[in-house]
Amino acid sequence: MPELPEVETIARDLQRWVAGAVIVDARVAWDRTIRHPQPPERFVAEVAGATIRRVGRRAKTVLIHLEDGRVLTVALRMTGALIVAPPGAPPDPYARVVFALADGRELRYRDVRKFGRIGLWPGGGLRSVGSGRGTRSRRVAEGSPRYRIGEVFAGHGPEPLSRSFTVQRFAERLARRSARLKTLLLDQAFIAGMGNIYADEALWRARLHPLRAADTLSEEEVRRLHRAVRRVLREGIANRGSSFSDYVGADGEPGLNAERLAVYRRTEQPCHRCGRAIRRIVVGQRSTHFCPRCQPEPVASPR
DNA sequence: ACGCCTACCTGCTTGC
DNA sequence: TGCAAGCAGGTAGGCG
Repeated sequence: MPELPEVETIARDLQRWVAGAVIVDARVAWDRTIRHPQPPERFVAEVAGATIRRVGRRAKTVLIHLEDGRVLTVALRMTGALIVAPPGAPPDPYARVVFALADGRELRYRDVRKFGRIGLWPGGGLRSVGSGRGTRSRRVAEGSPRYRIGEVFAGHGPEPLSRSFTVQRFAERLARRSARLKTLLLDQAFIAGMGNIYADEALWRARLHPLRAADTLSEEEVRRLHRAVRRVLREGIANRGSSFSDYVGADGEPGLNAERLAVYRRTEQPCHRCGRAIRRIVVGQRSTHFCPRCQPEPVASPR
């Protein structure tokens, strides 16, 4: 899906354009998009009349905080997008959920592949990341009869752009794991928000092979990876995200970061650092791109 | 813990 | 041209 930079871009756009807006009605075109509450008619009844207070992000999920404390969560998965459409805009055949706003605009949840999910939660115990700084959600006891918002993110790893994500903390987490770096960077319980694009980019920047075992990194290598992760994510945000086919910001426009990528989807093209042809392998069923010269093969073969 | 598989969906690209 | 296979930014659940 949209990874951290794309979700952050959408969240910032929405904060500017729909904070303060009133949702007067909603229409659900694909029932399974609504995760909670089911059935979708109940979701529509509960969201109608709500005012949007603020829009933020946690991991790869957009958080739409409502005035009464409840939170709409939008997990975009592979092809989800949130787009603000002006009054009278032509209908979108891929809009799975449409929120009608009081001023005539629509907030549309578009999702070609239908993997994304929208939830509505009682709230409490979760602070979203806001504009890039950020804090982790705190774990909240499960309240009956419904889950509380904090539960949704209880299993997530640290936000890589937060203050609390220090080299020391990263080093400790890496040292405890023997998995391959590529797999770990994609593991949301290990670190939140990385996806296939930025994982490959960060490993290239850090000059680390995707198959390196996490617990074999030197201090210097951990430092490089820490910096690389933060840098590729920050650059992604600055360029409004990487677009290939489906991703767009809330303005409906693609991001500019795809042009800047060093390895992702650049198989057989020259490495920007050394000129060697970029290679593509499959790791954990995911396409993985790297430079065979800049990112040397691990000495001991991983299991 | 770790790696691998399948499932969820649709559309686009590639190869015969 | 037509058709089938392969590929895609993500994640959950199951198995060994």
